[in-house]
Amino acid sequence: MVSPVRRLSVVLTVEEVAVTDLPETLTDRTAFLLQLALGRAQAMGEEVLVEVGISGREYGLLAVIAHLAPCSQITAARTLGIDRTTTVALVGGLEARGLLRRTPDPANRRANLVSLTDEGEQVRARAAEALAACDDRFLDPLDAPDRERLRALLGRLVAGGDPHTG
Amino acid sequence: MVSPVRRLSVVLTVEEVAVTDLPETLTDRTAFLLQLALGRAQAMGEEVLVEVGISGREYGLLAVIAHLAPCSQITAARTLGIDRTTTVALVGGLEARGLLRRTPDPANRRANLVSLTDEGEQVRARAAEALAACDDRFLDPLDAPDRERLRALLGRLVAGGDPHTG
DNA sequence: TATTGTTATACTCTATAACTATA
DNA sequence: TATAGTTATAGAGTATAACAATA
Repeated sequence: MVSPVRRLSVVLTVEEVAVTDLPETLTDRTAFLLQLALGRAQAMGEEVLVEVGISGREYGLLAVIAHLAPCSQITAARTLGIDRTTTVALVGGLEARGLLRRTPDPANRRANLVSLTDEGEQVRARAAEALAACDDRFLDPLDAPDRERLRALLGRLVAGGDPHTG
Repeated sequence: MVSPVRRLSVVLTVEEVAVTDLPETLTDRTAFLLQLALGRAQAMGEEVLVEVGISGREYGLLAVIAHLAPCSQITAARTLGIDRTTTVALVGGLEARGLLRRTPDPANRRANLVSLTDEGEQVRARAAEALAACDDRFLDPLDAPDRERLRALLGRLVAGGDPHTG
C-alpha cells in the first residue's frame, strides 16, 4: 500500500532512484508487464471488495455459480481452473455466510449442486458493480478505444485454450 | 500442464463444455483477462527456464543485479518489489550455486554488495534468450504491430507508479 | 474402474516480528 | 532513531495422497 521508497525532489541517492530503474531485460518481457499490471488491478480489486465482504477468489466463484447454477461443485471449480480440494473450503466459507447453498443432486448422489442464495446474488451484484468502477479507475490512463483495443488483444492471447494454467 | 477436461467431438456432457463457459461478469474484468494471460505466459516461462536451471523469480533477480550491480541486496529487492526477508533465501540460493557473490560494502558495513559471477552472467544471458523465444511463442496470435500496441498499452497502464503492488 | 466430495498433509510464497550490527 | 541483513514464525494458496460414497 505504502511504498517504502519515495522519490524526493531535493535529495536523490542511488538507492532512492533504483525503484523505477528496471532493466530492459525485464520490461521487454510481456509476462513482466502483465505481472505489474495485474498486481495493481488485483490490489485495487481486493480493496473495493473489502466493503462488500468477499475476496477476489470468492467473487470469481460467485460469478461462475450465478452463470452456471445449478451446477456441481467440481464444475464450478474446473471452470475457474482451481483445484477441487481448494474449492471445498472456498464453497464452505461462502455457504457458512449464507451466500450460497449446497443441495444434493438427485441425478447424481455423489454431487452437490451449488447455487446462490438471494443474499449471495445481492452480494455478487454489488461486487460486480464495485469491480466495474474499479476497472474504470485502473484503465484511467486509456481512452475508450484504447480500452477496447487492450481487451481485444488480451482476448486473442487467451482465446482457444483452457484456464488451467496453474 | 494437462487439463483434466477435454472437449470431445462426439460426446459432450454439460460438465465437459463448462470449462470454456465463463460468464461475462468475469471476462469483462480486465484483471481476469490479465490473470489468464499471465498464467499462461508464466507457465511457458517457467517451463523453458527449467533447462537453464533457474526460476522466473531468480531470473528477475539476476536481471536486476546485472543492471544495477554492484548494488546492495535491499536495492535489488526493492527494485523487484519483493520483501527483504524473501530476498535472503533467494540471494542465498543463487550464491550457493555460484551465480552471484555477496561482498561487504566498504562504504556501508551493514550492506552486502551483490553482483553476478561469470557463470551467473552466462546463465542470465541464456535465460534471457530462452525467455525472448518464449515471449515470441506466447505472442504468436498477434502480428508485430499488434504486439507493439499491446506492449504500449500495458506500459501506459503501469507507468508512473512503483512496482510494490503486493 | 472412474468420479465427487472430503480430509490430511506438505510445500511454496508471502508477511510480521524481532534480533544484530551498523549508521 | 533508522537501516541492512538475518532468523523464526505464521499465514495464505496450492498440490498430492488417500478415503468414502456413488456411478
